[in-house]
Amino acid sequence: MGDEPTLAGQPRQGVRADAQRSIDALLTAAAEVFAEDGVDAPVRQITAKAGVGAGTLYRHFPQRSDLIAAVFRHEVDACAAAAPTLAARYDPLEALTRWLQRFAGFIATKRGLSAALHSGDTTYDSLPGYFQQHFEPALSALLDSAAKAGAIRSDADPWDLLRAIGNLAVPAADDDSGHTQRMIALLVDGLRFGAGA
Amino acid sequence: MGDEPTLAGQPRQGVRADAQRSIDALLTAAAEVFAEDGVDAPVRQITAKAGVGAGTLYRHFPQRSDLIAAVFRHEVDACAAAAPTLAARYDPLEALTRWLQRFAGFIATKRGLSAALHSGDTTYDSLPGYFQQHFEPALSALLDSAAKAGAIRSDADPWDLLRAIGNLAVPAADDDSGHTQRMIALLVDGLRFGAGA
DNA sequence: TTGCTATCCGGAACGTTGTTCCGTATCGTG
DNA sequence: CACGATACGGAACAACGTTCCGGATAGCAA
Repeated sequence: MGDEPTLAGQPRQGVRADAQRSIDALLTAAAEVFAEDGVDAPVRQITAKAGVGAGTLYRHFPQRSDLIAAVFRHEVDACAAAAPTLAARYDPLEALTRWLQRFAGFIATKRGLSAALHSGDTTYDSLPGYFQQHFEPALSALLDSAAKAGAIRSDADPWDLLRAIGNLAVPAADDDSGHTQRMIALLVDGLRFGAGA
Repeated sequence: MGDEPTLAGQPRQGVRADAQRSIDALLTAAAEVFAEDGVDAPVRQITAKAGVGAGTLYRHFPQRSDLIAAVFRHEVDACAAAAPTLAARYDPLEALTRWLQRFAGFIATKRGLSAALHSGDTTYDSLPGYFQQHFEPALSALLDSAAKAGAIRSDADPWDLLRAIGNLAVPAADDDSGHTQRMIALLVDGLRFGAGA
């Protein structure tokens, strides 16, 4: 209470340099730990990897859910930002494929988050909207480019694709071994199939 | 290890009377606590309500998941067994409606179980099969009776209905207040609508 | 009924977790 | 360079799941 919410990403005015270092280290470490052991991983594991004390974590993220939400937004930003970068470097179809794989990698690090989202914690309320708001335009642009280039059909719905891959990438047991990537390739092939029509 | 799995329900040969009492008390208490606070509720809360020590719980249910699975099977049995009872007491349509409400009540007590099922704990592996194996025939019989009586259409798929109600009854926030019941009534009305055809 | 033994019970004790607290170290500024 | 505000680290606390064991009890045999 009284503590203004700590925003992830770009440094804020008035934040001391060492504080910003701690925040960055925590976000990086938390992202790695969440990817490895899910969002229920012990806090001490995060603080150890970040090389900070427990007090430092709770100073910047008063509740555990604040850290999770911050990491989530951080990664959503990074993933969405990859879309224009890929579009500039590769041809439209290649950029689309690579970004979908990138997106699948993002989803794969979200073990346990689905449950957290339905836990009723109001800190998470804004996350689904944030998710759609950033990813749908990113994918939409990639799809448009590929369609304009004649590489894929033009009636693909971005949000449909995001949900489909979201469901593909998250559920499986630990023996994935390329399954998700193959399924994405198949989806893209499906998009290419209708290119002529 | 070496401890044979403790079966819920009917007493086994060779179990001492006091042990059976403890098992019953634990299953009853756990069912209430799970319904109230979800499957993640503290173990001490269960032992306290059962009037039993912690050691007693772990003697009969070596892992937490064993207790959850036992309660689950226990309640599946009870819910499935209600079908023929209702069928004998009420007319086919009334029996069907009442059982679906009963089933929704069962689902409503399963907060957190969905997440547990996807946790990879092998103790839970048999539960989905157990679920379908007991509920599908129970509902199927009720549907057939109602269809034969001309009260509802005859092409309803039991498993479809179970899944639909399963999804209806579980997700909402805490402000349900009869929503599930209204939706079930609506579903039954839908079944009645096609009765003539 | 009485006594014996395998079994079971209760709750204290252990290790791990999330979270709080505070003495100390550091940053930014005059 | 010195000072106040801020942030740091890790010890300390509470709550959790789980283990352990001395004492109690049920079931059986005589």
